[in-house]
Amino acid sequence: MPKDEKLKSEIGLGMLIGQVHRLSTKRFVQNSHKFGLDISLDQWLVLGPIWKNEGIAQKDIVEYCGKDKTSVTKIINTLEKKNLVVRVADQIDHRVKRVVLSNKGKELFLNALPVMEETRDELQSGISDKEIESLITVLTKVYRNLISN
Amino acid sequence: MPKDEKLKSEIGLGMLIGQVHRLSTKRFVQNSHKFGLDISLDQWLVLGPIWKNEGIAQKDIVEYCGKDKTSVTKIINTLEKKNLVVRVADQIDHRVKRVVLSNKGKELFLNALPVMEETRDELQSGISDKEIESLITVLTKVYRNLISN
DNA sequence: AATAATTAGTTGCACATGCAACTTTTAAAT
DNA sequence: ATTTAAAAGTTGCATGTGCAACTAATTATT
Repeated sequence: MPKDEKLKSEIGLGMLIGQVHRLSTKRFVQNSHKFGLDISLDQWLVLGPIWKNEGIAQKDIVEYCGKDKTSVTKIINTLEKKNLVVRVADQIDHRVKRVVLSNKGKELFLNALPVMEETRDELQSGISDKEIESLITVLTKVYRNLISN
Repeated sequence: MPKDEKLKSEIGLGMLIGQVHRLSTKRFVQNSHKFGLDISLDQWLVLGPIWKNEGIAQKDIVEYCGKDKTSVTKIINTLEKKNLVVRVADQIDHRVKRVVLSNKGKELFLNALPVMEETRDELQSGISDKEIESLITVLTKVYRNLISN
């Protein structure tokens, strides 16, 4: 009956990763509401590179956050609808669009930092730094297996 | 420039999990195509409990695979559209619907087993059993942090 | 027995993802 | 210089997810 027993017994790595992924994105949104904000984890992940690199091209956002370019297009659409960012056409290369944070976007990004921290703390609660480090190490190996076609 | 450097340097656990999740579901579908099949990882995950427990109620599928009940409803819709399963109303409790595999569904499930194996092998390639075990151990701890509200 | 509370499942909405096909613009090939 | 190829983004379609609100059926209350 306890939910995690079944999982532990017969479930593979893939399913475990899926669970953790879904639950953590969900938790992030819930925490953002607790802070009076309304932002998804994926929106946050796209906002990050724009914060760090004002006027970054979309293709570089794709590089940084590892998402598909169509996903990035659509997330930026959402961010633009929320008036958090603006797309600016590059004056030299007319193919590229540069993305800039609005004041509202900057404000939201800063306000969301504690959301990120709290979510991370909740995920890692009761788990030693060493364990987290080993988790990241092995997960990175899995990641490498997946990107090398 | 190599895609995983940026990731490794500045990216948190949450993003890494997201990457691995997305890439592995993608890989599963690609592998299913290589075997001449057309099934997603999530469809597979819902098919599993139905295979193991013929006539399982949807609420029990929810228990087994850890997905939201609305997600399960919609995945079963897809499976039914593909003629892989059938919903049968319970004769005693008229609220519950029991799900049964069709012959086509059984066949697909069996044919998809090698897809699962190949995908798992690709994920774990070059990673020791001990590392995988520790990965699962720590990830399970994270999972527990997330389900205990 | 009649009302209230639960439970199983569905639906609509908003968001995220991947794929294929597409436009526009730039770079390469010959 | 003209054609070809490649790059940056977008769009449409199908799938998956979460939330809130909903229906229908069962169980608890009183």
